[in-house]
Amino acid sequence: MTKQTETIEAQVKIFKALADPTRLEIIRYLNQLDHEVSCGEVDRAMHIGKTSGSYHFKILQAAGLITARKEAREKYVALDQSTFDRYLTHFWQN
Amino acid sequence: MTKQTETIEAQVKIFKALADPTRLEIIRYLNQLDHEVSCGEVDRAMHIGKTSGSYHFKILQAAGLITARKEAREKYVALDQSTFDRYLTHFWQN
DNA sequence: AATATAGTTCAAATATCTTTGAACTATATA
DNA sequence: TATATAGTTCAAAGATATTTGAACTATATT
Repeated sequence: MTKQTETIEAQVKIFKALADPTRLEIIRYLNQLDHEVSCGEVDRAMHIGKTSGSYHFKILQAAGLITARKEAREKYVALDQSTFDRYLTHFWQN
Repeated sequence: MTKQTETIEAQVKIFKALADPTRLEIIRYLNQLDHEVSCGEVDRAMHIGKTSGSYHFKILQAAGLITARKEAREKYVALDQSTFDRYLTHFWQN
């Protein structure tokens, strides 16, 4: 696979992950908090069920937009700013 | 509708428009040319049919990512850099 | 040990997106 | 005028994405 094709596939994954109102709201929420929070806390703040939350977190994580850390029962998520920088701020450099 | 909701809807539209490999390739193509071209020329360069091209141009235009100008039989498209600046480069300011 | 909590997985239902050919409008050319 | 070209619209088919409840795993608490 060529380098340009790899880049396009990665970009598509990022943009698909951002192309949903629930996920954009999660991202805004994580950004304004600026520290990691549990999935449950996000679910409650977004007024979504845990099943739906789990689905969205998986997509955000696969795109590299959030980091996740599991501690005992809970999973803590936070923004991965470097991905935003690379794919949004520096869009034309890819 | 609140301002934040408006912003999110606009962002969703932009990101959906970018969340497709054909449309990303169109955008790269328009960017490297850096001048307007006819839809037909883009269709041929992307190896897509005119029906499919028309569909993608409509989505890109509705998102504000391209400008379009009709001259006689032909429609000329070009990137609208200001939208990329506003929604990608300055993502966190929205 | 029994129960509660945090999160995941699965499958079914629904909604949304993309491709395609055929028919169409409008303009250009022989 | 007849024909060709550029692009749009429509509808049908197929592909993807999202929501939901039920069942599940793993950890915490009584």
